[in-house]
Amino acid sequence: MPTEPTPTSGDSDARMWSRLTALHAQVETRLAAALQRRHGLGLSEYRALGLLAEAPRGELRMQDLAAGLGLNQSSVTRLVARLHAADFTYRDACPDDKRGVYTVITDPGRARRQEARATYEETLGTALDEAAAAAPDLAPLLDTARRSLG
Amino acid sequence: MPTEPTPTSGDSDARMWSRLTALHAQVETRLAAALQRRHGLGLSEYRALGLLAEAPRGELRMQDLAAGLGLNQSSVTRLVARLHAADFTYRDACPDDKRGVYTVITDPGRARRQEARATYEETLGTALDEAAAAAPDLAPLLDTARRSLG
DNA sequence: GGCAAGAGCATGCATGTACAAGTAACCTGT
DNA sequence: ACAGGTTACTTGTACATGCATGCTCTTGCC
Repeated sequence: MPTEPTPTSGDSDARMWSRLTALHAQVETRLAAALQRRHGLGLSEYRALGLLAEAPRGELRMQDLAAGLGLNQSSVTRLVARLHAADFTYRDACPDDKRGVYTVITDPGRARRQEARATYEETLGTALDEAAAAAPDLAPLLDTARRSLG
Repeated sequence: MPTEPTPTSGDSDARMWSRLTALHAQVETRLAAALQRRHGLGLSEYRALGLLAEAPRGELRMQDLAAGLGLNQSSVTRLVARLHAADFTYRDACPDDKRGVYTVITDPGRARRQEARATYEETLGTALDEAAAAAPDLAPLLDTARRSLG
């Protein structure tokens, strides 16, 4: 028999993942460009502000930020340094664990996040819609995503 | 009326996209680690080899690689330099356009790609399954993706 | 034919991220 | 109470990528 008479499931998954990755990269690039141009925020910075703004007391520890962002701890150290330099956050010591560091969002931080949020959501919506229009086979996927994850 | 009585669709899209991004990052990280550890290949390098291997005559121009990978043209210059240094590709001049450069995959390149392919597809499959198991609300999404994009 | 505009790729520089090692604080067992 | 191991974060370093620019070649227009 031939080595591979029918496409393997791995092949199928790979093609699927390739499409998903392309979609993801395209949308993320557009989001990053819009946020950077209109608000001077990087994508990770915007998401960090979002996590902080929605956290109780507006504060999170480094590791919680890292987990929420899917980033390395060292990346978060430098990310927080950028936020701090822009006065969007300040660092606060953990009272009961002197190793810990809370990053607390400031009022300017909340304000900037609120401004950027409109851009983010609007850009995301149009990017998704345009992607679906350009590649109609993406439509059912986005539909399912919106219903099951929205 | 209150400012936002019901969640806006932008909000919903944002939550959905956040989940999708987390899934994507998680799976890509696992793929990258597996390819790097077991075959000494980066993710972009693996995908470039895949594009080249499936292209007619096993060759592509820089800009076609860039488009297929979703990367910058300058990134592709350096990516191809890495592939070339590993003898996975060689550079060939474009006969009818002396500005153009073809990147051609070599036999070692094809061989390495074939080896890595098994790792890639296996890792991808298990990563997707585990993600679905860890977060059951991801299951319908993956199901739709596999059916409509596989 | 020659010149300006543009295409295709390379290079300098900046940035964001990961990995590894370092430092300080906490915890556990004895 | 203290020694060794662990946790939380920071810092040094390396690298892949993007943007702006430069160089070579092509194309179109006069």
